[in-house]
Amino acid sequence: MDKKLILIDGNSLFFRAYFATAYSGNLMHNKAGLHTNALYGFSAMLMKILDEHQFTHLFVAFDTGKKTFRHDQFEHYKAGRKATPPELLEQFPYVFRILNAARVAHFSLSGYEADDLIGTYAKRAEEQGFEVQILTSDRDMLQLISDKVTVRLTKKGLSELEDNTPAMLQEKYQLTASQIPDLKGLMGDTSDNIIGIPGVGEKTAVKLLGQYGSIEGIYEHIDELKGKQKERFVEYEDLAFKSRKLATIETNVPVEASVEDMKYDDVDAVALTEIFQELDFQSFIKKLNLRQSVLEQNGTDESMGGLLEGLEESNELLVVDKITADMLPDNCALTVEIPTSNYHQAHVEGFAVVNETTRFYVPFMIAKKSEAFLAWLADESKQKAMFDYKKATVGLEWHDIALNGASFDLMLAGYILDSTYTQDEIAPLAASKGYDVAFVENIYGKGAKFAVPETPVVAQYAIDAAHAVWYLKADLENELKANGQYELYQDLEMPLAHVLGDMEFAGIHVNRKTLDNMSDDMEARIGKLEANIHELAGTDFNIGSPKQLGVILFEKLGLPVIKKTKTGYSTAADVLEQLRTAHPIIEDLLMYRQLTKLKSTYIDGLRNVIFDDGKIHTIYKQAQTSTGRISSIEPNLQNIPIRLEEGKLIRKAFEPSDKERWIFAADYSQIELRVLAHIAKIPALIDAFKHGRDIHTETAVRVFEVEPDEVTSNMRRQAKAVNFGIIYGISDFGLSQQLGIPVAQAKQFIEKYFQSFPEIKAYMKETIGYAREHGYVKTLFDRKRYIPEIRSKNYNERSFGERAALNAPIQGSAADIIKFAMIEIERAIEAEELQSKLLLQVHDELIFDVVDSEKDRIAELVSEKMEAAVTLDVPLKVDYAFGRTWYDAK
DNA sequence: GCGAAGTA
DNA sequence: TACTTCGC
Repeated sequence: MDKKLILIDGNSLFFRAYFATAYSGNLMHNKAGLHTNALYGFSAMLMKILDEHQFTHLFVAFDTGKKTFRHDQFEHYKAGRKATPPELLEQFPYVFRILNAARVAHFSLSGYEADDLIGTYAKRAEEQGFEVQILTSDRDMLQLISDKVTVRLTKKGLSELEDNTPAMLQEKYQLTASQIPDLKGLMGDTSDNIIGIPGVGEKTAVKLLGQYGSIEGIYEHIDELKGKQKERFVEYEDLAFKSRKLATIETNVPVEASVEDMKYDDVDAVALTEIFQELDFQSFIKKLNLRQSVLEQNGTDESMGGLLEGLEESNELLVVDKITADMLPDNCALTVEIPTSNYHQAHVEGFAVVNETTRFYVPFMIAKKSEAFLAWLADESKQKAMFDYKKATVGLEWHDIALNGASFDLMLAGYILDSTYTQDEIAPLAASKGYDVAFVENIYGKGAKFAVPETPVVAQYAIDAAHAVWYLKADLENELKANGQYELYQDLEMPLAHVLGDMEFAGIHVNRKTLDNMSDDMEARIGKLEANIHELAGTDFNIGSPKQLGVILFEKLGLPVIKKTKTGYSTAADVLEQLRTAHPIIEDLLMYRQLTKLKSTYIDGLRNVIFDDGKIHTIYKQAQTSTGRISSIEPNLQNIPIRLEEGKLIRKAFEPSDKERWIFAADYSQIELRVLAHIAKIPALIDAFKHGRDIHTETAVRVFEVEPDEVTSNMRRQAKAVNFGIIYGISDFGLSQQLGIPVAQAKQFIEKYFQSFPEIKAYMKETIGYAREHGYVKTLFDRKRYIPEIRSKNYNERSFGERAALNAPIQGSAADIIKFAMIEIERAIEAEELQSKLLLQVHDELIFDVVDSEKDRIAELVSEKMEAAVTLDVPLKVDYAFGRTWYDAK
């Protein structure tokens, strides 16, 4: 490659990286609470440049932040600039650490700005025959353009770059590079507080420079100007020249380092990984990782071998084609390679088995024919440390292979230690402890590029993964014990994974015909609504596009704008609701929205995921939510409609596995409020629950200070909303949105609520104090949620942290409770050899497939186990019902 | 509030 | 990616 120098304007890009994301609300931060958005944007740009590797020399210039020669010459220079936000300031030291680790030349020089350093090196490098590229978001830099120097300006954000050459400058501004300072001298630059000639903007300046070439040229022909314009130019002559001088980049800064000092070699991958780890930049670690493996494969850089500790041992790679009993250990780590994320009816690639004395990979084709291996897999007494053992167990169950003896699950252990750790792969967790494991995406690709590579590649990965699991086991178990969380992990999450796996594999029967009929019906109704809406709008447009809909409603029909989004008008349901009386089109729109959602997400969505066995097999994610709840994907069976009758009909398609059987649904009544009453020790609520009184009415009585028989339905509705607000941790703003009332009134409601239940106020104070001190909060059963935001200096962030601190113990404890119940119920069903099965969990509700003869026993057993799952100061109450479909079990 | 999913 | 909507 010819000599090529890239010059990066560190200050301008770092600021741009910050402000490009700072306005979007929540700033990124790492686990320690440090803001990281600017570092993220900057690192992304740096990694991209390094990846493309289109250069030989590289330099990043910074300002010193101190006075420069420009301030000395002109007192107003850069006056009126807002102070740098503390959220940005705190990120600065890390930029230098990142650049050091990436081994990129960088410095600043007292008395000069980054521009001047870049100007100086651009000129020198050009003279030495370099091709030069300048990366900046500062348009002033355009003056440095030449045949050998291009300026890449950031467009929106940091990812889009625009190359500027002399020809492009001519085309866009009809100016040469050397005329840029003249342009600034005339029109000024508000960002640097360069004044220019008042009343002269870009248009005038470009026109005059086109005519006369420079500021000097203009003044030579000053008599050709007329009237007011001439007066201005005469009056501000001095200012024009001074402004130009300020806008002119210095190209003769007395710098010590030579261009040759900027020659680039390569990153220090270990150091860089370490910093990215500290910043929680997993995607960059992934990139570095991939870069390393490419380097290693090409063998171009020997020093890169053994990047991280623990890698040395994985050098001997053993793919076996024969298994004997003596190869199979009593205690080891096991990885079961299932390349797809959905493991139902999925392809299994192979197994890796690792401990101190064992290390081999066996392809599935061979393993499944080995009686010794199958017996070993099934043997409960052979202990296997794994990552996501539910995936392995269910994946193998589809192939009629039993897997028992899971002694450890790295995914669950990691999640219990930190519920914000929700990766479903080994690499990040392994890397944080110094083990090098590839990312799944780098082995198998994703999307259209998904492919299973050669066996040795998979084998290496599977062995690395097993290796990490094996050596991390003791570490994480010790951490769990030290944190008092071992029981939660061992007695709750581990057995729960088994229960969830059984539920997933069992699946729930869904009647395709029922859905087909609904789909046809919907299609007809949606067609009619669509025609009606187009008719009422007076034009055809895409109703599903919020953008197009906004134009129709608020421009064509002139309806009042209630709410705006970042990019335009909001057309959300609550907005449309308020416009209901304003135009007949709204009614149809709301119905259209409702029906298209039902059809696409639920009717068609569910039809697409029915397996050959006529059932839907969801996957429960056990290490996903920050509160400890489980979530359900492909499909999500935890958000099947229930509130509106129209949607609720979907549930008619969910049937038992046999027409003699029943769907049984049992749900906790008000579990979160009961947990709140218990945790915050609220006598009024505890008493109400003990005596079975209506809790929302009870709340209304206290908040509105009326007698129980005076509570109107509206009062109860509002009290209920506040109760929910507490449970879901919403803000006064959220509550105001919910109830359609002013924020101030919502705030009042909340205050009144606290006065009514002073124990809640005490609980809040205590919990927030605890969170601030420890950085996390805990549930009744020691599930932790880390909340770095609680220490934020930013009000919105801190408020979010406080709400999370209050909410997590409540929601999380409720999640713990139903998990205990599920384990107990499954044990009882097994012990009594019942044929009925637990199928679904919807946060506070369990759904079963029940044999007719077991109806009474299941109802008794389930409600008992659920109510007795834990003992609190309030009773737990369970409601239940049977039906021939899920719809009817109400 | 969170999490999943569909559409543009 | 942004917006919308479903559940708890």
